[in-house]
Amino acid sequence: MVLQKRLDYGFNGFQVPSIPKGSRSARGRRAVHKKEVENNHMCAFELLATVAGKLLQERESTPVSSNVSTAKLLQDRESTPASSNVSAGRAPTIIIKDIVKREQPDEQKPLKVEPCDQGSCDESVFASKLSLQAHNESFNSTEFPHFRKEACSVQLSRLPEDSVFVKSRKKLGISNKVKRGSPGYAESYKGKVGAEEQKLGSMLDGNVPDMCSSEDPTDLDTKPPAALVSSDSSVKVPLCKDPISHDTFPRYHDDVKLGTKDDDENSSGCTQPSTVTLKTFRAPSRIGDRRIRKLLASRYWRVAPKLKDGELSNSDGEMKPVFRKRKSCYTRQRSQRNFPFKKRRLYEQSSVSTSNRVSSSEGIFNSSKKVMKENVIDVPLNRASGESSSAAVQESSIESRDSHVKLSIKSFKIPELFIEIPESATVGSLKRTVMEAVTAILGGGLHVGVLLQGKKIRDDNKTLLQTGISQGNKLDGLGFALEPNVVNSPPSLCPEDPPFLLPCDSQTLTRYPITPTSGASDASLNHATNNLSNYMESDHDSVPTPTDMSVDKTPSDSRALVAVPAMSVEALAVVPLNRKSRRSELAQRRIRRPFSVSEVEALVQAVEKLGTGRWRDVKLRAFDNAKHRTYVDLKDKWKTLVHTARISPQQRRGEPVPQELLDRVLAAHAYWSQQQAKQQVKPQTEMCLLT
DNA sequence: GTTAGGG
DNA sequence: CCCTAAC
Repeated sequence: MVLQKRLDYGFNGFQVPSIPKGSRSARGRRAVHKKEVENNHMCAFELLATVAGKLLQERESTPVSSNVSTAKLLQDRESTPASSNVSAGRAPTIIIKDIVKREQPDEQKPLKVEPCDQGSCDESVFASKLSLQAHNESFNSTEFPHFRKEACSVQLSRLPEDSVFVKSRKKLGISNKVKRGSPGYAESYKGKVGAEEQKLGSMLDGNVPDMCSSEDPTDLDTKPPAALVSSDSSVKVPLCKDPISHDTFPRYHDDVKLGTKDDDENSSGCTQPSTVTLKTFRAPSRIGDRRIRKLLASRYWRVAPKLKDGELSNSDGEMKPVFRKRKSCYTRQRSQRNFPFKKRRLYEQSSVSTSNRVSSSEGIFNSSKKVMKENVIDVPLNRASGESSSAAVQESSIESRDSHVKLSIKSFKIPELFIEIPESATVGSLKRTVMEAVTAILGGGLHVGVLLQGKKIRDDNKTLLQTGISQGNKLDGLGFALEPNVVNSPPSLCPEDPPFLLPCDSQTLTRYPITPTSGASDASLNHATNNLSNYMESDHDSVPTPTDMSVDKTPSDSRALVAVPAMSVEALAVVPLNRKSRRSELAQRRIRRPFSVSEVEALVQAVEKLGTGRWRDVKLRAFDNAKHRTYVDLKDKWKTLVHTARISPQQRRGEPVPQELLDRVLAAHAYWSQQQAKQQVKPQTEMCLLT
C-alpha cells in the first residue's frame, strides 16, 4: 500500500514554480537568462525528484523490523478519511520525509505522496515529490490540543546520525567537523541512522504538540525517514555496501522539534551494518549561508538547520553523470542577486527583524530538539531486499571491469534548511517555501564528493581500484556527499568548506532579502490617504520603515501576508552561485501595491494637467514622495484606469474606484489623445505647407 | 533615463 | 507589474 501511494517521480508531472522576476535593475539580464533560469529550475526539480525517488526506494527496500510498524502506520494513515481534514484546510504540520535516492531506475518508486489537504493542493507540486505532508485535521485535537495552533513541523533532515557526531556538533555548535579518519568514527556511526526533524509551530505559545511521539498512526507522517533537505551543502548518505545489510537498516528518527533543547544526542540511530558514513561539517557560518526567509508578519519560525554531512556508501556510476548534468544546468541558475539599493534596504529590515526575534527562534530551536527525543520513530520502509540489491549491482558497474564495486546509497541528506516564515503565512506558502528552499539547494548545483575512510578523494582521475574503493575492501569507509558547487572553485575543492559558508550573515541576508511585508505599506497607505498627492504615500518602498512597522505592530493587514509569501520564497535563491548563475540574478518581483483611491485621484489630477506622455512629470508632480511608484507604474496605472473606465462596473475588480474618477479618466484620456493626434497632424500640415 | 506598448 | 524596443 505504501508503495502504491507513491508517485512516479518522473518529472513530467512537475510544475515549475514561478520564477521570480527580477528587479528592475536586473531586468535586462533577467530577460536574457530567463530561459536559462527556467531550465535550471527544471533541472533542480528533476534532480530533486530523482534524488527523492531514489532515496525513497532505498528506504522501502530496507527490510527492517521497523518495517512493520511503518507499514502499519502507513496503513492507518491511509485509512484515515481524507474528509477528516479540517475545514481549516491547512495543515499545521509539514514534514519532509525524505528525499531518497534509489538505485534502481526501473523500479523507482517515487516519492511517497501523502494525501494532502485539498486546500493546499495547488501547492502540491512539492508535496508530490517530497512528500510534504500536512496533516492537521488528522490529528486529534484532543490529543494535541495545541496542534491547531499552528504547529508546524518541518522535518528538515533525517539521516543517520552518529550520536557522537551529533553531540559534538551541537555542543561545539560551531564547526562540526568530524574527524574523519578517526578509526572509531565509522564504526560508531555505522548502523545508526538518525533523523532530524524540526518542528515549528505553536512556538508562539511555547506549546509544542508532540505530534511525533504520539502513537496515533496518523503521526506517521512525522516518522518516516527520509532524506532531508537541508540547506547545508552536503548530503549524507548512509551507505550500504551490501544489499543484504538492508536488514539491519537503520531506523530513522525524527528529531528536532521546536521547543526543545539543543541536544540531539537523543537520536538513536538504527543500525545499518554495512553502512558507513563520513561526515564533514561545516562551520558555524553555515547558518548564514542558506537561508530562506520570509518576513511578513511579526512572527517567524526558524528552523535552524543543522548541518550534517553524511556520506555514504556507494558510488554510483550513474549518479555522477546525473549530477554533472544538473550542475551544468544549474550553473547559471541561482545567483546571488545584487539587489538594488531598495532591495538592500529590505534586506536590512529583514535582518533587523531577525535580530528581534532571535530569542524566539532560539526557543523554537530548543523545543524542537526536545521533541526529537520523543519523536524518535523508526519508519524505514522496506522494500524487497532483492530489489535493492539489484540496484546495488547496477551501480557497481562503475569502474572496475572485472570486479564491480557494489554500492548503494541509502539516502542523501540535505543539511541545513533555514526557514523563516510568519505565522500568519499559509501552509501553502510554507510548503512553497520549503520546496523552494530545497529546490534552491539542489538547483544550486551540486557535485558529489567521495570520501573514503573519512578522507576526501579529490583526484577524479583515480580509479576505484587505485583509490581503494573496491569490493569488499573499504566500502565501509566509503561515503558520498552532495556538496554545493562553489562559485569559482571546482567541486573537488574543499567540500568541507563550502563556499556558502564564507559569506557572512549579512551577506547572506543580502542575498536573500525578503520582501517587505506589503502589510506595512498598506498601513501606511491607509493613514496617508488624506494627504495631498505629493504626500499620498510616502514611499513604502523603503522597506525598512514598513518592516519595522510591521514588526512592531501586529500585522493588521492580512494582505501583507498574501502578497509576500511566494515572492520571498523565490528570493531565496540560496544556492551557491556560480559565475554564470550570478549573472542570472533572479530578482524578486516587486510586491504588488494596488493603487488606493487617493492615489488614483492624484494620478488623474496630474494627468489632467500634464497629459499623458509625460509620466516622469506626473511622477514628480504627484508621486514624488511615493518612491515605490515609478513613472512606469503611473503609466501602467493610467492604462488600466482607462481600461477600467471602459468596462462595466461588474467586470471591475479590486478596490472600486469612484465613478467620478473614472469619468475624469476617460475625459482626460480623450482630451489628451486628441491633443496628441493634433500634434501629429500639425507637423504634417506644416510639412505640407512648407513643401 | 523616458516613453510606449505588449505581456 | 514586468520587459522591451525606441528614443
